[in-house]
Amino acid sequence: MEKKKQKLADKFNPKDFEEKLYKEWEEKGYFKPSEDPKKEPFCIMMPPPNVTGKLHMGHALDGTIQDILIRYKRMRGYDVLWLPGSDHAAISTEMKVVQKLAKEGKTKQDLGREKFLEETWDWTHEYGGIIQKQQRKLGCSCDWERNRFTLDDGMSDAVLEQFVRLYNKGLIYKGKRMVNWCTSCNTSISDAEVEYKEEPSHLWHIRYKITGEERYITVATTRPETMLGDTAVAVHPDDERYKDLVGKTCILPIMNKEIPIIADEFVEKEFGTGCVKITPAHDMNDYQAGIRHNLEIISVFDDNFKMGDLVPEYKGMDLLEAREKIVEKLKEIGALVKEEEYTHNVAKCERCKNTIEPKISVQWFVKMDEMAKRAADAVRAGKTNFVPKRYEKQYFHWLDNIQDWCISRQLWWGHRIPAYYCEDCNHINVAKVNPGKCEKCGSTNLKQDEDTLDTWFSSALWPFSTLGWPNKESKDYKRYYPTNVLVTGFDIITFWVSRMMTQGLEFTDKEPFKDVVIHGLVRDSQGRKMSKTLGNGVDPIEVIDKYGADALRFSVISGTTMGNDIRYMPEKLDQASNFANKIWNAAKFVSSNLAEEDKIRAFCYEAFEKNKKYDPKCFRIEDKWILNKLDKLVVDVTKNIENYDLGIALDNIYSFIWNEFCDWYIEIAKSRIYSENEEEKVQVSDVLSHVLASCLKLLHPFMPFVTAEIYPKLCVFGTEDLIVAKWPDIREEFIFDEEENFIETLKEIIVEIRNIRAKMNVHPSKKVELMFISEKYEKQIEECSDFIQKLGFGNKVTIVKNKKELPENTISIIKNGIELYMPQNGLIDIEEETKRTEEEMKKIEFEIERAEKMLANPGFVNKAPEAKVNEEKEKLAKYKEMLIKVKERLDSMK
RNA sequence: GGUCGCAUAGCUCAGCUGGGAGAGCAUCUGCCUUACAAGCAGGGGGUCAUAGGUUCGAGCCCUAUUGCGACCACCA
Repeated sequence: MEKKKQKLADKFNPKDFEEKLYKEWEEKGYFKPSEDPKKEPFCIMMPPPNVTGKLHMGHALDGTIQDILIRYKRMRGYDVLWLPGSDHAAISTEMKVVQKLAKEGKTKQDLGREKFLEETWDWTHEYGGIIQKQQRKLGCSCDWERNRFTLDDGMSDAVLEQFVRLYNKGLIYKGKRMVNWCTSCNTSISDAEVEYKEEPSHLWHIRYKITGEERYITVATTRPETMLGDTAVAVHPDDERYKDLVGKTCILPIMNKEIPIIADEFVEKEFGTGCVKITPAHDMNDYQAGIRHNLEIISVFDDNFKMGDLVPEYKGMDLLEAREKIVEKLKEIGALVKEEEYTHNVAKCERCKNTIEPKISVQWFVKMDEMAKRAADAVRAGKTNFVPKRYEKQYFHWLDNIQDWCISRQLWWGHRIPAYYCEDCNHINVAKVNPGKCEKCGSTNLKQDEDTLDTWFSSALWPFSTLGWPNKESKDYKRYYPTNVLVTGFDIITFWVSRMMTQGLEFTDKEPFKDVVIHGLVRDSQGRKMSKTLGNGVDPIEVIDKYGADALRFSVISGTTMGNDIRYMPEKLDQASNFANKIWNAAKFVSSNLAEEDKIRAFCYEAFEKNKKYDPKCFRIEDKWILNKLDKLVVDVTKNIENYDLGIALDNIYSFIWNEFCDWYIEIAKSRIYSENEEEKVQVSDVLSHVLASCLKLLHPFMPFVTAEIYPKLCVFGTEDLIVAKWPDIREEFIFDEEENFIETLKEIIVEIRNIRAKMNVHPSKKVELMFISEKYEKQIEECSDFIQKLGFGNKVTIVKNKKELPENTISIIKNGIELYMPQNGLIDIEEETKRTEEEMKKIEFEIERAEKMLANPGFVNKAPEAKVNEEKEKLAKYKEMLIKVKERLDSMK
């Protein structure tokens, strides 16, 4: 009862309570799973952001969605675990540290591996963890005590286990391949890490002289600088133009070297001249053609992607410079036939945006075909579902066309590859720890592979390595794996979702999650992608500081659909804080008017449990109306959250609170609240607090702070904190009675009264008598007369038995079963009233016509569902009845 | 080149398995009515991109077209 004395602050200000509440929740241990065996577990793994990352709007959206699901499930009585963490982000972190060293005039080689790693750890300690503080501000209710880092001991152990097992199974191999090489990060990267960008360039046509003849063959290329490494010219085998040349040789200009002319299917006859120069060292297709035709592979560049020493003149030049010089030279010697404008796609590094070059090198690969098939099949079989479903296609497309995965990186920051080379017999020993001696020859002269593993190789294990895997007896692993939901953006389906699926199935034989919920991108208010270069990014923390976390959360959920991009609209923040303010004020009203004893009426709801109907002994008509509406709301919100239709769920709550509860019920309740009758006060304050408290429960997952701040001030059944309060009961069936229709009709009438008064500009202080005729609802009108009088600007509510008793010159409002008459005096004149009534009649006639037309259509009557037909019949009857009354009325006026 | 998405009020977007077009903002009118002017009450505003089709009935399903966007592929 002590809680009742707490009062809400006069003004709503999120700063007053957001931080305080978060601290309180954390201290009380609400973020930790209950581990209660009687409860069903529910688990989400938070996609780990980069350790040194900062919160952006995408994270805010991602975190909000997850927190909504988590808080909802917690209130529904699940044993929930939301496990947070961060990713070591090999390339980008290493890049940053290298840049920092560069400023000090040092390179990572200067430091050496060990020292460099120390530096990087320092860096992550210094800049890491910021994002987690920010996630707290957002209100994320994850279990920080289980926080994991992809490079921590447990996760490293899992990665080693993974590598060794895959290797022993023959699924990891080392091979010489052409890989994507980032010339700036100086490492290989996987196919998924390459992005293509259109860039304007030229298509140069260069002629090569046919050996021993005065003829030429002209090739088209975008990369003349690589011609020094050409080892053939290729044409399509069916190309009539060049058939006679196949098998001959031509002279490579500048190099003055004889190279063969070959025929290969991969050449497109229509493109360029139909002839391609083949440079196996610098192009994926050429490389494959080179292998097919057994061509020499000649690299034009040195290890640093400067020109090599094929032609001393160009040695050391970078690519673009060499390109210019070589084009000049070709012009000079008359080999350049044409230079045309051309835009083409250039491969860029997904991380650093610099140019990717194909490079032949020895790397580690994971054989993907079988694992990929299994992962795709799991989704095809519905074991894991994408929400929205259309994203499955992206997933399938990737997995069905998958290439082997290049997992080795020429970086230091990451999990070092557990392969130990025998210096004596060259045998590769793969083991979690250095075996000490070669398993083949026994030599102790072992050297570990210098490379590290792709970051995604470790994050692929995230759903289970975080729970203690490979120890399958780990308590968390046994209880929370497989997880329930994965929430992430569509941009990461190939990188991460597909890899978690493959690795999850491979190592645990289970799909790592049941549902994959995909959200879109948060764009700026003009619909552009938020980017650093544009400087149009919105800092969620600034938004939180200004509007509060609840408002931010509202703004990314309200009016959005899962999977679609979201435009950041500052107006929505205003809407959100207005909404929070509205609830705040409603709560202020309710809590300040609560009756002294609030528990006495609990039996009323208990009775409901038994009879599935609100007992008229406990509740009045309007109470039953709002309670039934609330029950309907609970069902809708629950269903929509379960379906991940969060935007709709939030909209349901918003409009109930604002348009039903505040606009109508509170106004209706006022006459009882202010009455002297203690019993009535108790009755109404009980319903007010019950409805509001239930709304707060429903809204809490979306706007946790303002709801939790208000909740304890309402003093409803029990005093538990809202974050762990029980979700409202979900009613299975609804029995609608006449009384709810009555309130709805009453609402229509009151709106009509306001409408008339607004049109005629009648001041609210002018009150008139409200005279009702209603056989159907006489009793109810009497019962509700207090609030009817108040909302209808009446000075008196009377029931009239017979029309003859009505005074002359009245205004009438005739709705479903209720007729209202008001003295016309001062409100409206006779002409206006006639016009209005005629309009009303037209509307009704239109409705009747419509219903009659439908019911006269045999197709509709025979084929439409019975309920639909009955609905129309009822409408028709209703309007016909209304028409009679309105007609009578009109006649009497003439 | 392939796949997918979007097109609904002035703006930003909802619209659940097909059954009388919605919200917020903006706009207009009137109100400081004892929870709330961050508010209350009322109003105006839409051939649901275009053209066909399926259906008793289409914003929703099918086909084609146009415009925008994304992803994948990479033909030098």
